[in-house]
Amino acid sequence: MQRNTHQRQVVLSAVQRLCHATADEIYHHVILSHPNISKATVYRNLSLLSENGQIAHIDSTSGADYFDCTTSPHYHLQCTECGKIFDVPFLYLGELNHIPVDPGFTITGHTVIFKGVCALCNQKKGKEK
Amino acid sequence: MQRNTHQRQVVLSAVQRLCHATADEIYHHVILSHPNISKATVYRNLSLLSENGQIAHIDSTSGADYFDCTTSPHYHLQCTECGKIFDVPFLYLGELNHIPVDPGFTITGHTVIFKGVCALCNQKKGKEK
DNA sequence: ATTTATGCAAATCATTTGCACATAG
DNA sequence: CTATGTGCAAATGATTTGCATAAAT
Repeated sequence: MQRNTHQRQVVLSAVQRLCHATADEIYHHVILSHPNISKATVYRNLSLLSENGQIAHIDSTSGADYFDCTTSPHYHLQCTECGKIFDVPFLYLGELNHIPVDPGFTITGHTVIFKGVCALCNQKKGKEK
Repeated sequence: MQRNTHQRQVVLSAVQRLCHATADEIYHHVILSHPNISKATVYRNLSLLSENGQIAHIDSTSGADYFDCTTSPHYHLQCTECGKIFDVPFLYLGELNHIPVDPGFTITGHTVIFKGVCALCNQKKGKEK
């Protein structure tokens, strides 16, 4: 049976508070109120919570993975300058999982990540000139 | 000016021979004929060759990145059991780069990765029962 | 000759694991 | 009580980097 530890609750509420955050960002948020928590515990609880469906794991192709307070299916934009994640709430192409590939291959899901430059980083780049 | 070293040619032909391979797989293929090549050199040349457009870098969300002998835009299937990469040659959704997101955000590209189980791994799983 | 590239080992970064101790149920 | 979870430090795996030497132009 899974237990409801203090640490687990704290990690969950950090994810819910930060919305899109890396394990490291969550760790740094959590130690403000719980200075003795271990980073390994943060990682272990993020895994458990995402397996439970209480949070979602956001695949990343660059750097650290993110964790999402929203669990319904949606895609993300990631800024290539600062790494920050943004939601694309209105687009979900679930039908792509039924594209006709080699019949021996079973598609179980797909990942879509949009890359680009966020408003803040675009602004910063403008000033550099 | 970029030089045409022996090592660079050998890394390029390994990618072309293996079609979809990780840096490590390319390294192990290359040392068969060039036992003294360094893994750092393989990594450096893989970066250079993909920046030059001679090969393509395949983003991966799990484990090591792959390199592709095909440089035209297409998506991939990745087997979650063995990690192997397969092409989806007939589908490319370039128009997704123009979805209307926050006007401050500039989309520069997108990544699509299909996950599933390949024919060989499906077969192996069947036998386990 | 001079710049670019290489080989090696060490460094880095995200994440995972082993293990003795703590604690939720 | 006892199984599950925690903290710590060490291990892992992919990739990058510093630096002295080698090779391409």
